[in-house]
Amino acid sequence: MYVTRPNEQIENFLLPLRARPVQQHHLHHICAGKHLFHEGQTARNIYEVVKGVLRLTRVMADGRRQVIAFGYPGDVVGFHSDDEYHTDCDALLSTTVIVHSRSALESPAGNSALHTKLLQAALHEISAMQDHFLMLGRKSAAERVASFLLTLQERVGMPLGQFTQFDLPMSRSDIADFLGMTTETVCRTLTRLRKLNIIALDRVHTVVILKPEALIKEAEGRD
Amino acid sequence: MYVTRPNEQIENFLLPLRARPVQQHHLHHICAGKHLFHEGQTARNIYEVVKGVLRLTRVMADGRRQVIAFGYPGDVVGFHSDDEYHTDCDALLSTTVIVHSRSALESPAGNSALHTKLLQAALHEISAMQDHFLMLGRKSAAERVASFLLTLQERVGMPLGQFTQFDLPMSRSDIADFLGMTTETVCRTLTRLRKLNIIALDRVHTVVILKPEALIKEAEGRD
DNA sequence: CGCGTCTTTGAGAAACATCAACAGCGGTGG
DNA sequence: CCACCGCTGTTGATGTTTCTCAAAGACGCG
Repeated sequence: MYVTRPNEQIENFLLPLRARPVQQHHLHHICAGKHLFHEGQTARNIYEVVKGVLRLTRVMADGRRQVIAFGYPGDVVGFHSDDEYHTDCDALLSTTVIVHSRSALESPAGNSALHTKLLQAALHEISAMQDHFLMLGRKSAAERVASFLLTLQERVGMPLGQFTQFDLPMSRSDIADFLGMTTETVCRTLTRLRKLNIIALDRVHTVVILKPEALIKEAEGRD
Repeated sequence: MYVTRPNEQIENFLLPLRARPVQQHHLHHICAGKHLFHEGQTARNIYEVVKGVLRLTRVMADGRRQVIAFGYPGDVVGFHSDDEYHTDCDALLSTTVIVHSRSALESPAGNSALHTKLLQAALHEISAMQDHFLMLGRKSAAERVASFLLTLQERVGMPLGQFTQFDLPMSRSDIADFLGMTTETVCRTLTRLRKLNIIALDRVHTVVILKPEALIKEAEGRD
């Protein structure tokens, strides 16, 4: 958190085990449930998730909510075209981010490699959002939930015996608002997948994928 | 194309009729119905629409289609994070685009102003897509159609007496695939707006907005 | 003028939302 | 340690929106 190091030479001498002096990053920590930024707030930075999970949301005047994305480690959040953030961003878990000044994206001066990396992140974001358009516009409830689980499996799945397991740090209504449906439909769909022995649920927030191929079939709407 | 001008004074003298020496562009023309690029095709360029309208689409294995966006003059299309385009792109009307090498976005070397402009276009694209998420995930059919008409009015509306008029260069099924609904529902919704005297339709593809405030109410779901 | 394509309208079906009640779980205080 | 409380999640019954299927009408093009 914004520690300035008066003399890197000395620090490197004092910490010889750190083979290569890593670039100085502004790290920031967000406790679970706390906000990183709000919609409409003046945007000064973009953030790279290192640990934890962020939730990006947008709400309509009447309270309807859309979860734009979940920010997992490696994701960059906070892109903005004018001077304001366009979403709320809060932490589902205790989360650490690298703080990049918006100028790091806007201009390569200072750090060309970082500029390129952030630009690539933005372009990747565009293509991920295009995928999500198909999800929201054209897929059935069952396909959406199955696709969602497959994405998480790919992203954060851990081996558990012959199966894959991962946590759902978000609530059912977060999932619903991400997939454009209701919590009840998310539940029913998960229950159905559980009864088909395609997945198992452990204490509500842990998923075990039992039959990946069957889940892929569900995601593609094949029967 | 990165033309260096050895002496602007002289060029202005030699070409007195061209008030301000415009930057040299690669222009490309696409006839209505023709493709600019296909999904999966190797991506070498990004394109800035000058005239006409492009359609960006993505299709699922079983044929379900999502229109990702319509590219109007000023829009930039063809952003890609790896080496392939992620959508199909074809022209609804005879269309002219400026061809920018992907390196113009990826590196500021050669033309820093262009680099910045393309980057801003990418960032603007992200925020526009976030809006569309709310549309696809949370809005009713009536709200989607009304929002769509309002966006076009803003973008390409022409005064017609005290009203505003514009063309719909796309088919009803293009609109449906953009808004995540069926052509029939698009039709019924337009008919309803027409019967409420909120809009008028002239020969199917021309819209006149009669009551903008009422259309805004429709778009926000107020009654 | 005829033909094909796109649009519109209607009737019925399906998917999903809504409303309501209950269950599970964790936390707190007695 | 247990009982209670509140929140989240689950399940069921019903309602509504939208989709699907079908047919007729409009428009453009040759």
